Order: sequence, then structure tokens, then C-alpha cells
Amino acid sequence: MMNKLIFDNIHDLSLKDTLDCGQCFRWKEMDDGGFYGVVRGKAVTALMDNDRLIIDGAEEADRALWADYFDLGLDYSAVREHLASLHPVMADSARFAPGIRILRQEPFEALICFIISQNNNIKRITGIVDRLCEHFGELIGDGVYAFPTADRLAALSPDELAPIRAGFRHRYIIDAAKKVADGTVDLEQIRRLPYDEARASLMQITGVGVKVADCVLLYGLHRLESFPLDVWMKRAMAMLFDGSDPSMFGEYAGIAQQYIFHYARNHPEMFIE
DNA sequence: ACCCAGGAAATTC
DNA sequence: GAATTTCATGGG
Repeated sequence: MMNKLIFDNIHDLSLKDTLDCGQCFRWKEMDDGGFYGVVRGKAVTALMDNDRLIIDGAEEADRALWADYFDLGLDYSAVREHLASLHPVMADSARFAPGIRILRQEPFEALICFIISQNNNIKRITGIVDRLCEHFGELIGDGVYAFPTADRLAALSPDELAPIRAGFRHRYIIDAAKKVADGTVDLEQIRRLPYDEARASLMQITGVGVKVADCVLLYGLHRLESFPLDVWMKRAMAMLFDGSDPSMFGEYAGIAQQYIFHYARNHPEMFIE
């Protein structure tokens, strides 16, 4: 049943830039330039061959799922062109990594990953997420684990999370899992809420402030108007955009944000002095 | 030794 | 209420 899913005529997609730009934490680059990852409990490898996207190990029945995950339905070159017209630095950022797309990750996974991300660095976040899956995710293959369910994490104590070494975030992870498991926080309902209400609902969780909520909305619930402001983005807006308001980017602000974040992180010299 | 990391909670003023 | 400190852990 497992085979290679092929998507033809794919443009504006760089797996490297999309899967290694800080929006997700479970894809590993392989020697051949492909990426190995687990999405919704399905382990696959993704590879670009010119303008073909190949998902190896997927079922034909999941074609729509993978097209959705990589957001293949949106014309990113049109979005990029629009954004680039708004500001010259925005144009530079979009040109730097035009193959970035905003993934549709599992909402609960995005919630937990971005709780872990606070006051942390991407390398260590990845390690913590790996250990979280190995210790508490379902075994779905040889040494491969799904992301843990809310029910499983909700039943844990902070001490039981010690092996993942996330420190003070252990109780945040458990609080998030409990509120998702018992329906206090309904991620699918939040998906359709007006933005401020959606953000407020997520912020009921201990350990979720404005920035983490914005990341969950963008990367987990595909709310493209979201514009997470972390330390890099605050510096970028202040120094490169003359303190402009993020609302200048409109309904695709989240895509603008990811171009700018990636551009800033790869040009740290722009922020020294 | 010190400082920082895709912040937010707890404490203090 | 607004400003500051603390919170684990790991790497530079």
C-alpha cells in the first residue's frame, strides 16, 4: 500500500528553507538532501526532484493530507510579489528564501513545541521535542515515534517529564495537555474564532503568552494574519522597518514574518552596531 | 565566569 | 499597574 506520492509542477517550495526555518522541529535532513519526518503519526521522507515533490512512504489516500501540509493550494509567488511591493527590506527578505512555505502542522504539536521554545534556542528545542516523542509518543516503526497525545501528557507529573530536560517548562506542558484533553481549550474551535478571541483562549494555558499563542495560530492553525514577535522580529522591525507596525503586511503577515525571521537569523551582522 | 536563547510567571516597586 | 527578577538547561 505504501508508495511514493508525487506532486508535479511544484514551485516556490524549498524543503530545506521550509523545514529548517524554525517553524517545525521534527524533520531531519538526510545525506541525499531529502528530509525524514513524522506528521500525524505517519513517517515519510520528502524529496524535491526539480519541480516534483516526492513523499516516500505515504499512501495514495493521504494525497490531500500532504498537499495540505505543504500548503500547495496557495500561490506563494503571488503573495511574495504583493509583499515585496510593500517595503524594500521585505523584498530582500522574500528574495533570500523564496521557497519558504507555512506548514499546516498538527495544532497540539505546535502548541507544545512553541511552549518549549520560550527562552530557548532552536537546537535545544529540537532535542527536547525528540526526547518527548521517544519517551511518550506511540512507537510507529523501528525507532520512530508519533508526537504524544494530549491524554498521555495530561497524565504525567513534572518529575516524569524530567528525562526530556525542558526544565521549568514541564508544568507548562502538563497544563496545556490537561486543558486540551478536557476540552477547556478546543483547538479546532479556536481555528475559527476571531483573532483576539482565539489568542485569548490559548492564553488560558499557563506558559502561553502573546508570542507563543501567535505561533500556535500561525503554524498549527494556519492563521496567516498572525505575526509572532520574538527577539529577532522585534529587532528586525525596529532596525530594518523603522519601527513600523506589523499590520502593514495585511492578511499574509505570517508569511512575511517567516521570510523576515529567516532573513534576519541568517544575517546577524545586520544587527551588530 | 558571563551571556544568550523564536518568553512568561512571579515578585517587587 | 509597570518594571524587574526568576525560571532550567545547554552552548558559545
